[in-house]
Amino acid sequence: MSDVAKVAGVSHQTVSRVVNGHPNVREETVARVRHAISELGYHPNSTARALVTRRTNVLGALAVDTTLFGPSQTLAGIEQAAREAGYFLSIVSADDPSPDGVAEAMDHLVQQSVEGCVAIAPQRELVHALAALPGPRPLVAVEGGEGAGFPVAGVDQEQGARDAVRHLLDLGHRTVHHISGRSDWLEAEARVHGWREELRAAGRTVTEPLPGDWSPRSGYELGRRLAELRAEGEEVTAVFVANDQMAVGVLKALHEAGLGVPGDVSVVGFDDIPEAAYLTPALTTVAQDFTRVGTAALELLLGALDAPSADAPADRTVPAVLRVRDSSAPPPA
Amino acid sequence: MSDVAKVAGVSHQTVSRVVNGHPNVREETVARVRHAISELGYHPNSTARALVTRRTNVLGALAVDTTLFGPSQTLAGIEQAAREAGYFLSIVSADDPSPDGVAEAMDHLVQQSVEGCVAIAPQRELVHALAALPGPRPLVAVEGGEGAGFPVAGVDQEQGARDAVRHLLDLGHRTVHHISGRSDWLEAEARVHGWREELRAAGRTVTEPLPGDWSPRSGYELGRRLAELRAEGEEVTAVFVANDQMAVGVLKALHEAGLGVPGDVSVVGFDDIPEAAYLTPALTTVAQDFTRVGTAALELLLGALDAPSADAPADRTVPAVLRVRDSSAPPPA
DNA sequence: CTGAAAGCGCTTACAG
DNA sequence: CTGAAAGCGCTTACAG
Repeated sequence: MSDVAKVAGVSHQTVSRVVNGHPNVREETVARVRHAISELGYHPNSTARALVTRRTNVLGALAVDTTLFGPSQTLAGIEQAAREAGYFLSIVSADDPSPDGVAEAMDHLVQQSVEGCVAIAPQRELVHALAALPGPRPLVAVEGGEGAGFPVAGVDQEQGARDAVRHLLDLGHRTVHHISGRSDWLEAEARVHGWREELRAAGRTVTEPLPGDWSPRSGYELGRRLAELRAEGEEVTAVFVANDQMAVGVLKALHEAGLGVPGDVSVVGFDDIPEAAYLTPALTTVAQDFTRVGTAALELLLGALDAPSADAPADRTVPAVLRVRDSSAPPPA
Repeated sequence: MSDVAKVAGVSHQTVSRVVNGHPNVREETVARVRHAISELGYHPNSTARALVTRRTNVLGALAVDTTLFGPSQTLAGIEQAAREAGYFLSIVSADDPSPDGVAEAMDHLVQQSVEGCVAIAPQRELVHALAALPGPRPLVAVEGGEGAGFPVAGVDQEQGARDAVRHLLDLGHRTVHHISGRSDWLEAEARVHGWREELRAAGRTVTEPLPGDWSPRSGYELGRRLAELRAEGEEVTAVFVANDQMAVGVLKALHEAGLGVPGDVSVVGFDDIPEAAYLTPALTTVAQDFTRVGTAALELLLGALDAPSADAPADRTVPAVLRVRDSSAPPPA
C-alpha cells in the first residue's frame, strides 16, 4: 500500500480511502491512485485489514460424509450463498460425529476466527456435541433438529414421509412397509415418525421398520428380507424407503425375487437423486431442495450476525415434494 | 494475549513462546501461562499471527459442479489432506468455466491471501482460463490436462477406457460403441481417446461416438439411439459409457427396447458410483479413487510450497481400476 | 530463561 | 479533500 502511495504521490491512507470507496477524495486523486494500483498489481492485504476491523469475513462450514448426495448438495448451496453475501467459506469435515471428532473440527474453525458457522448436523450425536462445545458462534445447523440452542434450517422430513405414505394409501395399499435410514440420523427418525403417524392417522397396521444404513447394499439386503416376508405370507404391497440409494438396492432385490415393481410391490424413495427418474422403473420419490436449504441456513446465519442479541431466531423449513413416477401403482388385485 | 500475560505475571512474548512451543521457557513458567490460558479461555488471534508471519495457513480450492459424483468426492479428499497437513481450506465454486467466471472465483481466493490453490479443472476452457490468470500461486490442477504450466493430479482416464474396451473385446465382441461425456471435458476426451486407440490397436471398426453430457437423461436418449441403430441392422453388442450416471439411463433405454443386458448388449460404465453394484444388472465399470486424487493433488501443492523454485514438478497419475460385474458378457451367439 | 522494541499492512478517529 | 498518529494482536530478532 505504501508503494502505491509513493507512486501516486499521496499518503497511504488516501490509498486506503480509494480502495474502500470512501467519499471525499478528489476525482483526480482517485484516478491517480487507481492507476498506481493497477500498475503495481496491488491487492489489499486482507489479513491486515481483518486485524484492524476485527472482521475476517470468513464463515465456517462443518460438512459430514460428502459421499452422500444430500450433504454434498447442501454444502454447494451454502458456498454459493456465502459468496453472494460477500463472505469466504472455510470448510472442515467431521467424519466422526463423536464429541472428540466434532471438537477437533470446530476447533479448526475457531482457530481461523470465523465470524459464524453453519454445521451440517444430521446426526443426533453430532448435534449434542455441537451444543456442548464453546465452538464458533453464531452457529446454525442444517437438518439438526430443534432445541439444541441454535437455529436450524432443513427440509420438512416428516411432511415428506407423510406425503409418500399418503400417496401409497391413496393408491389403495392397505399399509406401507418402511426401510429406514441410519438410526442415529435425525432425518431417518423424522421419516420413520412421519411414516408411522400417517399410517396411524389412517388407522392402518404399522409394521416394524427394517433398519437400513442409507447404502445401496443395505437396501438390497432389506429388499430381500421384504421378499422373504412376502413369501412367508405377509401382505407386502408397498414400501417407503428412506433414501433413493437404498431404493436402488431394493429394486434389485425385488427383481431378483421375481417380484414386479410396481405390479407386485410399489416402491417410493426419498431425495430424488439425478438417477431416480432413469431407474427401471422410474422411481417415485420425495425431492429435497438442498440448495434452498443451504440458502436458508445462510440467511439464518446472516441474520444472527446482524442482530446477535435477537433471541429465539425462527427455524427455517423447506417443504419436501413428492414426485410420482413409475414405481408406485395400485396393489395387485 | 496481554491479558494472559498479566494473569500469569509474565510478558506477552513469553506467552507467545509457550503458545508456539518454543524451548527455553522454565517449566514452571510454562505451567503458569498454560493455566492462565485455560482460565481465560484464550485463543491466539490467527489474523495477527498471519500478518506478522506472512503465512495465512489457508489453501484455496476451486470446485466445479458438485452435483457430479467425481468432483464432490475429490473435494472431500482435498479437504481431508489439507487438514492433515495443518492447513485451512477455503472453497469457491465456479459454476461458470468461462474466463470471467473463473477470474471472479480466483479473485475471491486471491483476496483471501491463500498460500496456494488446488483447482478441480475438468474442462478445457477452465484450464485455459486458469493458465491465463495471474491468480493464486502455486496452483495445482485436478484432472486438468498437462501443459498448462502447473502440475496436474488425476486418474489415468485413458488407461481406464482402454481396460474397459479390452475387457469387452476379450469377451468376444467385435467392436465397442461409445457414449461420450461432455465434449468440453478433458476426461470425456481422454476416455474417447483410450476407447478409440484400444479399438485401433486391435484392428477393429471404430464407430462414431454418441455425444452425451454426463446426465442420466442423455444416457437414456443415447441408449434409445443405440437400440435404433441395432434395429436398423448395425451390429451393436457392447457399449462403453463414459460415466455411470449415463449408464443408468442406457440400461433403462435398452430395457424398454426389449434388449437384454448383458444378453443382447454389454454395458460398461465409468466412476463406480455407490449405486453401480446394485443396479440391475450390477454394472461393470471403471473405478476412480477420488480420495487418492485429492491426496495426490495436495501433495503436489505442498511440494510446490516447499520448493517454489523447483521446475517441472512431476504430475501425479492414479490408476483406474476395472470392476467386472454383471452387465458385461460374451456377445449373443 | 525472559523482557523491551520494532514492525507486519492496514483502518480509524483527529487535525488541518 | 488529505495527512500524521495510534493501534489491531501477534512474532522476531536483540539484549540482558
